[in-house]
Amino acid sequence: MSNEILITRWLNTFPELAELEPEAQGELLGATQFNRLRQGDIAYRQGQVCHNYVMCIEGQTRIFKTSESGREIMLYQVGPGETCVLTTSCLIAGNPFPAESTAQADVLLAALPSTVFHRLMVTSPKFRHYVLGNYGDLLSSLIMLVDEVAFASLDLRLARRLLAEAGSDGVVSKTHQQLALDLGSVREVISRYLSEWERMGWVRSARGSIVVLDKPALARYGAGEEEEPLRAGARH
Amino acid sequence: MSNEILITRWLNTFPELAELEPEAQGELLGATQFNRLRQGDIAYRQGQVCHNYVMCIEGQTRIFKTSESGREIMLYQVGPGETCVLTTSCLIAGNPFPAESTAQADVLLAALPSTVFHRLMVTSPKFRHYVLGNYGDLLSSLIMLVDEVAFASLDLRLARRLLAEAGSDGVVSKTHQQLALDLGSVREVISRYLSEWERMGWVRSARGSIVVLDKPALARYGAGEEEEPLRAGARH
DNA sequence: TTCACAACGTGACCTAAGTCACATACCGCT
DNA sequence: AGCGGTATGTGACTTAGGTCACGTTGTGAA
Repeated sequence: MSNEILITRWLNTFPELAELEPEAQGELLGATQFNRLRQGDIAYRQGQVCHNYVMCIEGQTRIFKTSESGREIMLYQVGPGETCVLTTSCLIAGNPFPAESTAQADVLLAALPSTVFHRLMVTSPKFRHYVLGNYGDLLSSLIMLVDEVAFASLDLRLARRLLAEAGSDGVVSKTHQQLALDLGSVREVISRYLSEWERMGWVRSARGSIVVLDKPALARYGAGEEEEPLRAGARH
Repeated sequence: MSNEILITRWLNTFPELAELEPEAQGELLGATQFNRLRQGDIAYRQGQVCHNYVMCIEGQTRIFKTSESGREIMLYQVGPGETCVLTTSCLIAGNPFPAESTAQADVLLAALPSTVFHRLMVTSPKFRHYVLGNYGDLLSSLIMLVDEVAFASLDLRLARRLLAEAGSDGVVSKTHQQLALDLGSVREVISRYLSEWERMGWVRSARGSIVVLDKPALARYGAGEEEEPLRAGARH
């Protein structure tokens, strides 16, 4: 793909960057490199040093932590028009990357080298404002995550996750195993809840994907245990 | 206390701010207000809007989330020489404060109004650098927290927390209830582990405080379950 | 001193969710 | 059609840790 087309797509995906001060914009355009990742590629390993400010134009990456026992928990995802904020934080503070990142689908990204990033942070108020704005959002979402993991039961979290991943057609293209890894749990437990909900008519699961049939019911359930599904050995 | 003395103490606690560009420093000094909180006072409520950049000169505040059932989990603490980074993030992004903050001890703080904060962020590279330097640490610590809550068992987390809170004399001035709230658990469970460890000679608990007697043992335990304590009904 | 109250100790019990060990079922190849 | 690999279904079991319901003890104010 020609460079002009890439630049156009990039700036369309990041309209804020098209609004920068002219000199800042020039510097940004001159220094940014485009890059591709294949599905499954590792974008960053735990402990790696970050050298670029990374903007995702297309595809999606998944940032997660792994436990010694091989379980994982997803911290957040980066989709088109989003930046990998954790990378930013590492750039600013000079820390190594404290998690791991992989491509969930083929990814097209724009990468701005560290030196230019730092110069723009100094010279361009708009660039700075954009970067810091993203930063706050990640903080909030991590705090929400802590809250969820500490206090919400797995079934509620699963219900919410299904709704978050479902397209307008209700399809969630993930295996039970992948959902388990996102939530920091194990496959069997996820399968249990899903088959329970399948019996209730809320979802239907196929091989490699789940279809959400009754979003409102699932949402009510995910919001606060309103309608008790009849468990295997439930009373009354 | 006279204003000069306050200013001196403040700048001693935040040496980086004493090194600002002269005009920036003047603006900072002119706009900063000092404030006190008593132990137990609420510094920020969930959802509140932040109007100040807050620097802690003395005392300590505790930032935490509360669940509907009244359990809590501590996100981080702010001590002398530290700033409340979450506040900063809210200032920059204009978000409401996504958690709650209380004073764990009487607090003396310096507060810089939002307008001046934003102006200094633009005009003073040194100030900006200082603010952003603090920024990265909070993200890393939140990610560590997610990791812990998702994967570490409560006994390990408690062991680590005791070591983190213990002074050089090994004293942790918290009640079982407070430790439970920090960790997102309940008092009975904390008491169980503590009395177990007291039987092992690792700690001694008094009313309102715990003394860590054997830091190395507790550290080994907290690091990874090396020496199994003999549980009530444990085999062999 | 006594009384209220906060902190702690403790046993009995319950439940979410992880572990183990399978049995299927489906999908793409040859 | 048959086969290996991946995805799913399911039961039996275990366990960390939360809940309940107490009893005990220290402590500071009246």
